[in-house]
Amino acid sequence: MTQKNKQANDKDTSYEKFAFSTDLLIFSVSRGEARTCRTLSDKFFSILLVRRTKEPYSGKWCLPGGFVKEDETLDMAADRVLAKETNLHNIYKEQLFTFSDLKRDPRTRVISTAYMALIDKERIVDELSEEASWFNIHLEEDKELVNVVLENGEEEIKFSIKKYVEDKTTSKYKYEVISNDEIAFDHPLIIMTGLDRMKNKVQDTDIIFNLMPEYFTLGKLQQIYEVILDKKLLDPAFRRIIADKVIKTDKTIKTGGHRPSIMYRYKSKWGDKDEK
Amino acid sequence: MTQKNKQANDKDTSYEKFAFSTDLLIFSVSRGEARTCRTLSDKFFSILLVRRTKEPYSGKWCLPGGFVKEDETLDMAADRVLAKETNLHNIYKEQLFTFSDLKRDPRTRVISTAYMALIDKERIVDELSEEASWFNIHLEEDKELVNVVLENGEEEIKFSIKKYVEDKTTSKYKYEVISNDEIAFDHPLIIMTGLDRMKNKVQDTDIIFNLMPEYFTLGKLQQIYEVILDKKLLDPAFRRIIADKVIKTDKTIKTGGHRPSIMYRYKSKWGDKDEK
DNA sequence: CTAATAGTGTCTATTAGACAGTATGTT
DNA sequence: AACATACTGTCTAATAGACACTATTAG
Repeated sequence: MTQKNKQANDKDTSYEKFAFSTDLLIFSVSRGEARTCRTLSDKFFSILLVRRTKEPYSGKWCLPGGFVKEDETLDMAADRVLAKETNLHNIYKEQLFTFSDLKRDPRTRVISTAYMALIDKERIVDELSEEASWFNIHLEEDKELVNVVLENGEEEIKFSIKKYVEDKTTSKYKYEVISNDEIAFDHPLIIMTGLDRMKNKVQDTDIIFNLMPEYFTLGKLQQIYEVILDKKLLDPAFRRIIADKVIKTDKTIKTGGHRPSIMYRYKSKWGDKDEK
Repeated sequence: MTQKNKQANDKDTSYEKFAFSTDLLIFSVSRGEARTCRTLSDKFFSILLVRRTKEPYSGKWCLPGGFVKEDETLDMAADRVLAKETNLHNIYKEQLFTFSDLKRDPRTRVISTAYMALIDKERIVDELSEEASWFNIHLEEDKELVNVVLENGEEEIKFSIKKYVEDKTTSKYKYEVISNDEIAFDHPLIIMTGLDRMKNKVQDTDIIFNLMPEYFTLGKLQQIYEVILDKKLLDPAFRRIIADKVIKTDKTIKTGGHRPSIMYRYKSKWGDKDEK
């Protein structure tokens, strides 16, 4: 047994080749309706999905993606897909995970590296392509089961996921699709992986500012923290924590029947102006 | 310009195929020499390297790895490589990053997903293969420059890396190889990526216990924290923090000219015994 | 006036850092 | 006794949570 393994792989220099793609989980924040003219509009955390027009999964929704080209790195491929969908460049993105299940694509074996990207939706000037749409995320956790509802005002997509701790030392979650009729491929897993990553990163990095415009109010910023973390924050604590991440400007904004709010800009600990 | 991108990729359903491999960054802890019979032995954080016997980079050191097979997921391939090198199974591992630079392998385009794995070296009963060796890691940071020395008692490998903040919101580091004569491929980048991940995870997960045997003393555990974080910790603070991650046993161990120490076991917050 | 959000002051509870001390073995 | 590590007590500083309060606008 101990010797078997050593021998078995001794001269494995031959290799197979694989189709290789990248899928993009593009996050943004959507404004819901204001309930009255005085109240703030609700905020939703949302992702961009595109409707497939070809087999397999024709008619279903999936994450934007594409095959990697021979002269492209993964980063380049991800940027290309991002630009194709949003016409934006210099977007924040990070590698999420590489998915390699044998049957994740019914056509042929495809390995895919997923990226997540964060944008301020308001920056998109061109219309989205006809097949693309922003879906607001609604999560409902019931012990191990996570029910996800994605909704874009017209259509509602649901899937549910079993979530359990895969490794006790790192509390890393593993996801298993329980039901899913509307999303193509293993993309529900990518969505869960990205949401999980976001929750973690929002708490211990400044990643959230990639969702914000240059000038924003602390109230708006707090709303977005709350919608991502899915819980209310206390004002004084929140302001203490972000105090040294923002710069007060002399702009103010009047947004209704209450005191106008001061606008701030992001200031990273690596320097004031972030010249992306 | 805005229209160009949309058109250019409209019917990209064709795809190229890529060679696909996995590389393993296997971490462990090595005992150095005790200075006197009374002192504790120094600990070193170390990685497993193998000497290449074939071109390219014949004679250089590299991370253990191999091409992914057609009927294997990445996880399976990583487990296979792990078993081949150590004859151990059920090892802690996690996906690190997928490297896709165009010229990272001089033979042909190879995309590689790196994993990091943590083991208690003492569990390895079989001899390592002749070409494999544990190298202790010594880091020396001078502003942006990181000088890395890997040493296995006989041989010393050096390389240096420029480390800079790639993204200001997340403080994610990007690495660039400045000098490297002894390590094959882009493996210095994988090593840096893994060290960075370890430093982060040691602080906010229990990942370190994957390096420990079942029974250990708090002094040993603290030494290992210190060697990974590369700084001294204060005893009372350390013990406060790990107090609820360990269970006291009735075993003690006498290790020299001082009070014997109590042995502990790991207890995860998900339950006492972790039946891997 | 009231409703609604903007923003602040302050008390308390918890946690982190520091230092000094005690305990108990070998040589 | 001297040394080396094991382990604890306690003071202080910093941080997080909670609540109550003031400020300023539109209607």
